[in-house]
Amino acid sequence: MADPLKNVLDDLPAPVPGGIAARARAAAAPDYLSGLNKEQIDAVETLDGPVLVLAGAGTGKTRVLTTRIAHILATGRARPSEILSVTFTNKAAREMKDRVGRMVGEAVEGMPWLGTFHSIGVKILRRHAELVDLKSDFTILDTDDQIRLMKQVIQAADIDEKRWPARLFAAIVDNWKNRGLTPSDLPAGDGAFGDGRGRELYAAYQQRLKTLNAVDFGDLLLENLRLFRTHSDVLARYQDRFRYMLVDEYQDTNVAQYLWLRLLAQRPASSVIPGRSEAANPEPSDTEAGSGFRVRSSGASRNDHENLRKPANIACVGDDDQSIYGWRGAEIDNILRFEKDFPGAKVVRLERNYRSTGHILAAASHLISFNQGRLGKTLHTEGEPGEKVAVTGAWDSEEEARSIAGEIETMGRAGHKLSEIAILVRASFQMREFEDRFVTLGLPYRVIGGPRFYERAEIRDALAYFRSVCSQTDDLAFERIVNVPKRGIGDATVQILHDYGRAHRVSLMESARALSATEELKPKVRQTLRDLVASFDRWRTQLDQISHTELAEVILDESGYTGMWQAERSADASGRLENLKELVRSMEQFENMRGFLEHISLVMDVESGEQQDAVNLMTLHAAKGLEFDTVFLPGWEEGLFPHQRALDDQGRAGLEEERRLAHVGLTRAKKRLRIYFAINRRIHGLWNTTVPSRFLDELPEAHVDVREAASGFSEPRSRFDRVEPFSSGYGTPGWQRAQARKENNNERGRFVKTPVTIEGTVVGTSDASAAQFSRGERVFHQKFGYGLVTDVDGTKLTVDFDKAGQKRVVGNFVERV
DNA sequence: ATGTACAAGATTTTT
DNA sequence: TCTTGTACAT
Repeated sequence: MADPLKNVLDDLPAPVPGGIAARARAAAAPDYLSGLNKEQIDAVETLDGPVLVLAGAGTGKTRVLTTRIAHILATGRARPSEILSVTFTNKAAREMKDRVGRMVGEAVEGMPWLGTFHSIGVKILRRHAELVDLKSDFTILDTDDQIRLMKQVIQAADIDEKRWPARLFAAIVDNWKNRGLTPSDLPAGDGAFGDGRGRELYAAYQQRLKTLNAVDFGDLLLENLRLFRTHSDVLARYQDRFRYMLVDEYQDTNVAQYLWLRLLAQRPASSVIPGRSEAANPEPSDTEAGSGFRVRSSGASRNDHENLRKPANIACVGDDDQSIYGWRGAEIDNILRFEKDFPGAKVVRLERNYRSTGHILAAASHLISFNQGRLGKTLHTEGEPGEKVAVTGAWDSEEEARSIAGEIETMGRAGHKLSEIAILVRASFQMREFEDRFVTLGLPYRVIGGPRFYERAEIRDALAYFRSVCSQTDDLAFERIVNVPKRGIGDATVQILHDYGRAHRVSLMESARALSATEELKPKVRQTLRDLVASFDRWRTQLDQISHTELAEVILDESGYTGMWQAERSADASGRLENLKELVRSMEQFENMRGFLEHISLVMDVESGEQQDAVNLMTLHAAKGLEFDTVFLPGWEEGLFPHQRALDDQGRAGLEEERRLAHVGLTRAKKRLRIYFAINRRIHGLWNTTVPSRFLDELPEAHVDVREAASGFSEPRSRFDRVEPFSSGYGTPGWQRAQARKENNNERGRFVKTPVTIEGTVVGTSDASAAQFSRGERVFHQKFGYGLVTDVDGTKLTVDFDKAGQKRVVGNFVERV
């Protein structure tokens, strides 16, 4: 049997004359350690054995990690190809590569194992695909494909798709995979999904993937785990190869990633250093990880008598206070447990913050101290105290947006760079009001983390064409474009193709070819299919004849796809055509279409050209890892932040994650931090009175300035357009304060029964008779003022307001006058 | 096969 | 309120 590692080794760059170390040393800035503080140098220089770098926000985490790589190379401890360096996003990987490159020059080009968990997973899996029943040219399904495949499985299992939609099951399976669970790890018959058929469906889905020679994102790691567990020789080779392992954002690793790292961090017998008795063996006999899942130690465990293993040189960098991805499987326990997992691990804390001013840092530290499950760090700064954190209450979300946009406008006029200003929201629906406001004011802004280039429909369609050309067996791609543009091939025809394909065990493309030669289909459909298949055959032969960019244009043209968008007169059609051009342009840097497809199935973002000066608008999640001079944090209200759903579903753990999110938000600011909350917010179209977030009460009074929203200059919509000033201390818990305020207002007949959910209980006024109204009654609404009820529909009323005109409101929000 | 009418659901998101 | 997806008519 061929050596499975053979081709891996072939791909490695040839040894550099004069030695990598020498060259790296020469290329490295002689003072690459200068400018680092003592803690940072310590983290860089601890090269032997496991290290956990516990680094707070703004302490130079990434710098430490990259310098460490440079240091390893410069001291000649490992060749570039012997370093495994994992990050979570392609962006982070790219940045790391750039930074290392700057420090050690070209040597970084020889670092094939610097990348995301997924990109490295693919790389390994392709080499050994046949060992886990895959072909090395397996396709990687994205979420969309995954859901469509799941749909087929659910239909085949005859399960009510209404009760168990495919997208839900796809999400559940994804979650299982994040936790390293395979179908056989699940209890049979138990569990709610599909009336207790979760395991069966999961297995069927995996079976479909195998038939299609495809893997989903979760499989990239899961199949790696399987490979390593079942082929100890392969595992041993990689264990041996990776002399140094570095992991960024360790607090975000999920169970599968953790297990994968653990397997690699075990030392094979070959690396045993005789006589090193102090060496701790990081390999556990058996580790509990997540829901009853056990790591079976593979190959190496057979050498259990051999206790003298050199501990792995694994270095993880992370901040337990920045773990905000629990909801997608990140196990904060991984970082909390590090020292147990890797006995003898050295823990280095980076606590000097280089980013924020004193007040901001104090506010962030105080807030996060309310969390219980944390390793604890005390960040300090030697910089200026700066401005206090400003907390501002606005009457409603509109005023909040108006006020923030106004402040930004003023700052812009005062010469502040807009790109150094960011608005970080909890949920994306909050963005809309800001966008509206910016458009009105003509302030340039950019939304970060919107729908990504490769997720846009037109791009996915084009890619599906390319995929179908490159691989005749890519059924999901074929199905996507078989009727795009519309050719008169509907669901019914596709179903026939599917049936034929399943019966004869051929792909959809083959089914189409076969069926278009028979009498089975209507003449019209038959001809269409025949033409389509002929087109694909033609394009396929052109793969080797013309350049792939040229071919891409040919395909999009001849298929009628470009024509489809040209014919469409909608507003965004031209943008879509522009995107298609951009897609073709981005293909240039690849050698061929196959290489391009391989790349884009993993890399989901594309550089968005021009960097103009614009305000940044994004979610708190998207803001992680970024920093700005000025940060605005709107929407600090109970129910929105912390989000009600997080509290309901996760309880205290959910609250703590929300608090970490708040901490991430606060620590994005370098110089100015402004927090806002609105007293009234429209949720799902209805106005709700809200309560200031409990997180506001967790900010230290000494570092906070409470303000009133500058009311702005807009036309007053009602005489209640102004905020009640409230500057009473933050000593009383927020909800009590709000409650007191509400009651005060009630005395003056201005606020009405407003149920507000706090920690699961409904806090509202006790007047139970409030609900019933009838036509013709005069009512008062806190936002719209006085009006006349013109219609009653259950709890919803139609009211003709004196000033605001006709609105539909919920009865709870108006009061009889 | 495709257009329209209505109901449901509406954190966070990478690969 | 507004978007998205499905049921039904054309």
